[in-house]
Amino acid sequence: MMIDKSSAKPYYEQIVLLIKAQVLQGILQPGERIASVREMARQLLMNPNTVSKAYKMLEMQGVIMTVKGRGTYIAEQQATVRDDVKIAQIKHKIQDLVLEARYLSVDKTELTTWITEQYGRGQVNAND
Amino acid sequence: MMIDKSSAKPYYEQIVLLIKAQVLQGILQPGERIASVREMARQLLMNPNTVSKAYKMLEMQGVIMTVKGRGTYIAEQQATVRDDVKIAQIKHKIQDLVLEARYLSVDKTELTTWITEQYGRGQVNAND
DNA sequence: TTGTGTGTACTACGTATAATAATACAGTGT
DNA sequence: ACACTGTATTATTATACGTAGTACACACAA
Repeated sequence: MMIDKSSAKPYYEQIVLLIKAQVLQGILQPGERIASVREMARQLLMNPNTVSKAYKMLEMQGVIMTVKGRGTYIAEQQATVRDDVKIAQIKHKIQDLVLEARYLSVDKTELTTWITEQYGRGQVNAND
Repeated sequence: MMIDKSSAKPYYEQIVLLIKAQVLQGILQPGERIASVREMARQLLMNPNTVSKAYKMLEMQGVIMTVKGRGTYIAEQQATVRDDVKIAQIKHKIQDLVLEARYLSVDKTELTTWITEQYGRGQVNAND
């Protein structure tokens, strides 16, 4: 877990993405306990409120579960229902991404390769 | 030219992306004059300062050229030199994009299809 | 020359977001 | 009782965004 202080992304958002990535890669397993708000804040050298905000968002997204007085745990990952609104948002991001790529002389093949690399990371169904 | 007031993207950034997209699609040709700062502000119902900020960034990126007292024009589009820093930024955006896509059950094939659609827009070399 | 339009620069103001700081409260388990 | 947990609240600081108003130097046509 490392936070990029120079990133334009806010700290809490970086935490959200890190946790989600680790869940997707199987590094964090459902039922597993993660660091408490205060402990995580100590590790990342930041304010507990910021970590709390990240956990709050992760719980809203169903990635984690919080139990009062006990701690925070990775939730059972449910099959996501396709959300048309979010799909539209992704398509919009792709629009900006391709625009930027083309201005950098990155062709479709190269971009697709990088996409494939990212899909390679993380086991969809671990069987070992 | 339409600005999305409800978008999380700042106005000036939306203008930058719109102009760049239109240049890439050939809608705006090199040498062609675009609306002045004040005229564009009137059309988009926003402050001239915001448009000026967008034009400033577009000029830094070599997309447009400004001539004092005369106006603003589309620059000759130069063959971009590959910028390793910007390439790394794109790869990082892809990382976030794929993460989000996988949480929405969007598989690699579907994502690649959308990418291809975006590359389809805009003529690389118009020959008519 | 006068007038209009151009890019540019500057200050000021209001608003929203992000992050920190310091408390406080209720629940859990030893 | 004690220490830890998540959660909520208020306050403060810093930054970004957008608007508003003003000003200056340049280009060009009447």
